[in-house]
Amino acid sequence: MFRALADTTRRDIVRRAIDAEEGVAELASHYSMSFAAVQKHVAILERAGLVSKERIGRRKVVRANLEGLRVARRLLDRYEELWRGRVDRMTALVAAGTEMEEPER
Amino acid sequence: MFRALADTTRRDIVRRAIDAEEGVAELASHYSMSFAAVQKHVAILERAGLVSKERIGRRKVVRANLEGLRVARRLLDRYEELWRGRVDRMTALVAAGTEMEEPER
DNA sequence: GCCACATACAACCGTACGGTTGTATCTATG
DNA sequence: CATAGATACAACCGTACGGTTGTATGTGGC
Repeated sequence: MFRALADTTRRDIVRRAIDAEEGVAELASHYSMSFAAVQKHVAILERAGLVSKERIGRRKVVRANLEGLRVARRLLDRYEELWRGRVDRMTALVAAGTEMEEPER
Repeated sequence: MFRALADTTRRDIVRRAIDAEEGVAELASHYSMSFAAVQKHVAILERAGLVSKERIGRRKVVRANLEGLRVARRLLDRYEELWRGRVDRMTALVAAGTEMEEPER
C-alpha cells in the first residue's frame, strides 16, 4: 500500500484517476515513459486497491478507489492515536503521583 | 516520505518510537537484522522528518515526529479533497443541466 | 473476416534499495 | 587516559524495482 504510493508517477496517476476518466493509453500520454511502464504502474496501484479499471468500449478507464485511499489514511491515523495514547499514559502516570525509578538513564 | 513509510521495518520503528524512548541499539534488538541496518532505517526516517534523535548520555533516543506523520496524512487528505471536488463538479454539471456530448460510448 | 486500436504480458537491463561486515568517532566511567 | 559502550559511516553484495522492447490478446469499425 505505502509501497504503491512511494512512487511519484504512481501518486500522480492516482491524482489523475480521481477526476479524469482516462484509459491507460491516455494516462500514459501525460508521461515521458512508455505505455507499458504506465500500465505496470496502474497494475501495481490496482493490486494495492488504490485504483480500479472498468472496461468501457475498447478502453479500460482507470478510477481512483476512495476506500483504498481511506485505508492508507486510517493507518496514519492509528499512529496519531498511538501518540495520543502515549501522552495519555504519561499524564496518568503523573496524575498517579508515580515517580520514575530511573529518572532518565 | 511515502518512500520512507514503504518499508515494514521502518513503519514498525516509527510505531516503537512513538511510545518508547529507546536508543538505536535497543531498537535494533527487536529485529533480526544487524545494528547497522536498523541505523540506516532510522537515518532514512530522520531524513524524511518522521523521526528525530536526541542525545541522552551516550545513547541517542529515537522519537517519532508527530508533525511529520501529520504531513503524510495531510497529503492523503488532499486526495480526498480532490475526490470531493470532482463529485462537486459533477453535481454542478448535472445541476446546470449540461449533457455530455459523448454519453459514454 | 480483417484491420486498427487498446490493453496485457514476458523477457531483459541498469540502478537503487535493504542487507552485510568493518572501521572510525564520540561519550561516559574506572 | 584507557577502555567499553553506542552511534556513524563506507564499501560491498544480492535482489527487487522502474524502465525498455517485443509479442499476444481482445474489442470495435469497415
